[in-house]
Amino acid sequence: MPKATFNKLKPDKRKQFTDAFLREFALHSYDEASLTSVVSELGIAKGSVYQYFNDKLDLFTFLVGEGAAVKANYIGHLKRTDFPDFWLYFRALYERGVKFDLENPLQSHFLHKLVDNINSPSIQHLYKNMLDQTVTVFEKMVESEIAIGKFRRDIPAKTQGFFLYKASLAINDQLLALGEIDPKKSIEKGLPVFHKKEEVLLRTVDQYIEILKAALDKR
Amino acid sequence: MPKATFNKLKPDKRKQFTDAFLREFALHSYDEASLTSVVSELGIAKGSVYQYFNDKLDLFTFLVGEGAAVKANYIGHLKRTDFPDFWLYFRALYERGVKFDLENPLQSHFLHKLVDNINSPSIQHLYKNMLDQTVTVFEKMVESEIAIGKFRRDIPAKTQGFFLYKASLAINDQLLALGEIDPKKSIEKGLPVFHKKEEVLLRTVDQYIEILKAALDKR
DNA sequence: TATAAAAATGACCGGCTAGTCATAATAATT
DNA sequence: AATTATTATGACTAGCCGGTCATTTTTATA
Repeated sequence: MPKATFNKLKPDKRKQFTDAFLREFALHSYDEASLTSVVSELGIAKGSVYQYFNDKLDLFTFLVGEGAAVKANYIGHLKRTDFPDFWLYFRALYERGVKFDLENPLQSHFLHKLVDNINSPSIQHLYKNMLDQTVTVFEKMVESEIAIGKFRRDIPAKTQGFFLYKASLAINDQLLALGEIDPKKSIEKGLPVFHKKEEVLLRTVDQYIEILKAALDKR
Repeated sequence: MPKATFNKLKPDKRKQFTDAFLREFALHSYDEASLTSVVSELGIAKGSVYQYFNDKLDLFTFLVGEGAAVKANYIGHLKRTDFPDFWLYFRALYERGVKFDLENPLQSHFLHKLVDNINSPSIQHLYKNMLDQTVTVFEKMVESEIAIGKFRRDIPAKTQGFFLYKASLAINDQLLALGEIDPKKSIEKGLPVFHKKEEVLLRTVDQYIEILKAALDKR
């Protein structure tokens, strides 16, 4: 939790501060990110960071929470029951994700980089919690689909859920591996993750949906 | 490449040296791994490392090459054409992988940890090469299956290949997330990655094959 | 055994990090 | 205007790291 001092900052200074650290954590993993380099870049004293936050982890945790909250504003209102099948719901999540990415590029970059922190020892605990939560969400979604007879019953929900989770991560990884997106460059230029690649992303999502449909839908 | 001095070492000393570093790189990512801590653990001087190798990267690269070569001895002789379909071949790779794991636990742990080095900045180049090679292998396999009419034609080989690659990584990740395997503990105890979990692994592989069959096989 | 070649050593270097804290500058209150 | 509370500062600490190299120890040769 930020200290009171941080909340009393003038909004534009708070934003400058926040953005600089979002950028750093979007470019480097938690342990590789350097507070020292960010404060020098910002032109403020290092001590200031510790006027606002208890330590590096406190700052990082705050950014995660804020980023997740903002993204939730984009996708939180989507309800599975408003869609005829899971895959249209799944696609809608990506469509709203693109909007979030366009309007909050830095936070989007930051959140995408989060998955790279699996093995940053300093935040193992934090990360494991997030992972478990996410995996559980996917598992629950799969369970619902099985319950209403849409997904296959011969594979455990745990496996289908985890498979789905990994497949959704693979979409981004594929765009990265194929050179369609280049976060490092986008961050430098202040552009969204999927800048000018929104259609490529959604086409890839559609391909993955085609595969996943065949994989998980009840025959 | 190791220096001449390294090859002249007595076999048991060379093995002790190699094993200690395999262990370190199996527990930590490249940048987090500490030569200093390994040499103190080995009871040798830090300068010795630089009598054997040019630098940290040279040592790491050597271990990767050696590990890959040993594993190739286990799976290299398997030919797709010796199996009636891709999935039996796929399963055979895992069966031989288990044997490799049993007989070379440290190298197995080391190779499994490799994928965590995606973002270690010091070996970005090395890692990207390995990734590209691996992805290409999967893509080529998929192309062959498409050519003989076994895999679907409506999804690009690139996507199917990448999907397959990610799915195979997901198998290990799932066992990890579900707590079936615990590399950190296994390494401490000198046990293989899949110690007493060989059956769990192969059952998971079978589940994934069931899913992947439905996903990629031509209808 | 004396000499020469090879190998092992560890103190030391420069560079980096997160975090601290007495001091100074600024803002708010009286 | 004077006093008090708040905020900003940056030199400093302790702890890491990879890598170096003059020196010593060990091994091989003559």
